Amino acid sequence: MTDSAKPTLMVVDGHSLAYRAFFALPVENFTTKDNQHTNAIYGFLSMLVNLIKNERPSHLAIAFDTSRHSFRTDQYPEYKATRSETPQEFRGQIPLLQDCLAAMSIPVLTKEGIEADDILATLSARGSEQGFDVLVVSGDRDTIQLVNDRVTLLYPSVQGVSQLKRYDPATVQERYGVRPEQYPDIAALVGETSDNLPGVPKVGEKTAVKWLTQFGSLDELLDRADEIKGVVGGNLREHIEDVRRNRRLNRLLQDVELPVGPDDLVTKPIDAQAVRDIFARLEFRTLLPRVFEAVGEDAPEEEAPPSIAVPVATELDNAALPAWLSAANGEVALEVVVADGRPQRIGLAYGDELVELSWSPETQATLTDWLVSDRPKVLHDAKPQVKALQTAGVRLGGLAYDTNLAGWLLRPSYPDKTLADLVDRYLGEKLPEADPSQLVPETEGASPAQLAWFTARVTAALRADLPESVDRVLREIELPTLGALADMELAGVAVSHEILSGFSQELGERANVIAQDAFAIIGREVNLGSPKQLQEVLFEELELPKTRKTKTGYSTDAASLADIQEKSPHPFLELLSQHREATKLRQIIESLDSAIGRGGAIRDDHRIHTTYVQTGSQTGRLSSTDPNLQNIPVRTEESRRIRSAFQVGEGFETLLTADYSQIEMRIMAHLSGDEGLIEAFNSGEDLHRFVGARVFGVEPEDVSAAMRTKVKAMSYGLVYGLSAFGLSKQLRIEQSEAKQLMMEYFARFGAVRDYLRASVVAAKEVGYTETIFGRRRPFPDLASPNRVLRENAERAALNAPIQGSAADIMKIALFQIHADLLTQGLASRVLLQIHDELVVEVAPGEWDATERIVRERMGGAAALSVPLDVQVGRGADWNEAAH
DNA sequence: AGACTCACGTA
DNA sequence: CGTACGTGAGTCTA
Repeated sequence: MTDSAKPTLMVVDGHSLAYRAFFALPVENFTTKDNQHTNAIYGFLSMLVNLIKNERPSHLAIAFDTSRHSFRTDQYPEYKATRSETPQEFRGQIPLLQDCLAAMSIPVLTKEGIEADDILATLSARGSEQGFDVLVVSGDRDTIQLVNDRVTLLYPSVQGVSQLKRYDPATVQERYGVRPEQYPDIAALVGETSDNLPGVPKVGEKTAVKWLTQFGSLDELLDRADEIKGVVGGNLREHIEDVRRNRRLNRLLQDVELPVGPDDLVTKPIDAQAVRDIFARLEFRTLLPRVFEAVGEDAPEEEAPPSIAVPVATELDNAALPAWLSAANGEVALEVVVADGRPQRIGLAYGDELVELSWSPETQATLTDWLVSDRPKVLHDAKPQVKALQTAGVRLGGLAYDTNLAGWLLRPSYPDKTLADLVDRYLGEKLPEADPSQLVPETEGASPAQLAWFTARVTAALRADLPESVDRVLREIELPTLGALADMELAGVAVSHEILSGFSQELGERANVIAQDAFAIIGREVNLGSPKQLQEVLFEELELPKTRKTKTGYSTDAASLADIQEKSPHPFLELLSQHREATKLRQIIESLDSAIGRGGAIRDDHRIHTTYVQTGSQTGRLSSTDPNLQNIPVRTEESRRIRSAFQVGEGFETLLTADYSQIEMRIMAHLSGDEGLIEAFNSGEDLHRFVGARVFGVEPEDVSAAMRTKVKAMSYGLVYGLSAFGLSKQLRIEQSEAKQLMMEYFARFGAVRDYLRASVVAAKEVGYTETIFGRRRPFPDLASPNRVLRENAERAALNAPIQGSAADIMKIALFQIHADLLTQGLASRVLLQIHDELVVEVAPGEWDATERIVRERMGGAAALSVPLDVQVGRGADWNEAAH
């Protein structure tokens, strides 16, 4: 070595660190369009980049295991035998990771029959002989033995892969109480479960350290093992051969023959083009500039620099606004700053021209024509902005793109929803954000016009990525639906506080009485709402039969309680169930009551304004929050009292409910082309009666209630990927009977089974499912070797096109009804969507027109090979209207 | 205070 | 060992 500065050699165990990254990073954030998982690659490279940046090694190499097999397994076949198989999703990432490293000109070292740690040990020994400072980076504890004055270990902490803890001799001494070279002695005594190396029973770190200190060395300890008293002494003598074996196996080889020495590992310039190519393939955007920064090179010219200069917005004078708008001849990105449900400021971006203005009666007057026109506008998360404009009396027209919706359609499972997330993912840039932790933020957030500018650029990136069919779903289903949802949220639904609060009180009193009775039976007071306390009562004190296991003990859910009651009846169980029912209802009522009149710009309107989350599901359904109006109880007589509190509002005549009957089964009939099922729907006969007649070989009028229940459960179960086991559980029948039922069912409706099978096979091939209208949902787990994961994905993949197509159909009907009501000048309005049901508030004298629109649009939303049947009801409240 | 678990309401 | 959701209470953890 001739360099005057002391060279640093860094050697990394690629396998163990990538494996930790694999489990640390959620796979759904790291899956490419073609379903390649990249979480291990990303996590490893991210950590490596930080290491290079912080440690500035002059020499660097990454070692990998070649296979499970090594000289250690030759000596001791059980070595690491208890480790579960490394998942295919992980193994598949290793070659790609090695490609990345090759592009970065970082040597990758492997040797058949040798583990990565032995390569590390050899290089660190040679390196320190040759005068290097050595950094060993590994997630394997055995590498502690390599630490000395010249060798430092960087070991991942429990907090995460990015946090590496430094071990020098002093740190090791402090943490383990021994010198680094003695660590394998401790490990040999204690054993290593993850390597399947049992140690001496009852001996942990404490005892091992005590012995080693006392005897000076492991050899000495083993020679004089008979001096140790008590049970542990006996254990030691009994397991002395295990200890010797452990020590043999955990010694790392420092003399592996390698084609390279430390000197050959000098860091070289990276191959910029190759890095760019492979990162593009893996869809890494933010990593690229970090790599170049870490190695001290400039990012390649062709690639966008890490942060493009964001244009600065000019404050536009109201007088200058018309000229600017007419000059902006194309898509304009728009950001409406909303405060208290009303527009406050507007930011506009047309190319790199950014302007802003405050919302005022004057600017509104100038802007309105443009806003309502169909001049194309691009927004991120348009719904709240559309609502604010609507509240100000402006109905936004020309909504051409919503990056929130597009991002969701492209990857429905992607958890990130904000513009900042999309900017990061699709532009590889960082959206300027104010630091919320500071009262006076040092960093300024993006201005409204800058947000619009980023939205426009994300739009371009998403357009390039969105498949044609998905883009059509965006334009022809989601964007039109958005406008309808905005109006529904603004309208809200009238709910009677009087009915709710009276009912709540009644239920509260009832729950108290039940609780007292229940306490009398068990002789003490417990919290009936605490599963933990209930477990004590049921399974320990009352010694009732155990139920299915949960993470924390045994289940006390309703089905389990029913099971117990059947096997071993106890009066406490009945009371508990009743208590649950009463308190659950009460809780729902209370949360509804507290939501009355608080939503929207107009307070105290005695209405509940839910928020529909358009990106709230992976299948295409909506979700409803704050409060959720899509799970209002309906099944029991009593619970329907809640629905009677949802009433027609002032100035309106009645409520109309319209629901699709058996829409998912109809979609199944259409997709499968099953002639029997199609006939069932065309016959006009009750579906389950028809199916029951076929399955049980009787006349439709002879189908008993029990038969109908069975085929009904079977039919619905099909849509969810139900098994014979699940069916038997649900119907409380023998599994053999369930199996028989399924056989009979498929003997009559075989095309259904063929379709379901084929659709999963097809999804496996392409990696995603598709609805009738082209909405996609990726399923990377269909390729998983993990059975649980794979089978879960199979059921979800089986369900997704059916549930998703139903959602598409309902959305189409919804926005058409919404549009028809408006264009026909009707005051009636849609209030709620509950997946297959709509609730409409009908204005005086508009019943006939409204019913006609609803029936036509719902019935005609899709042309299937079976009719779409729509049931319409009318009433002053939701419960009454349901009949 | 925030995260997690359990339980349970809907389609 | 049946899909898709959201909410609230209890409990554990930082």
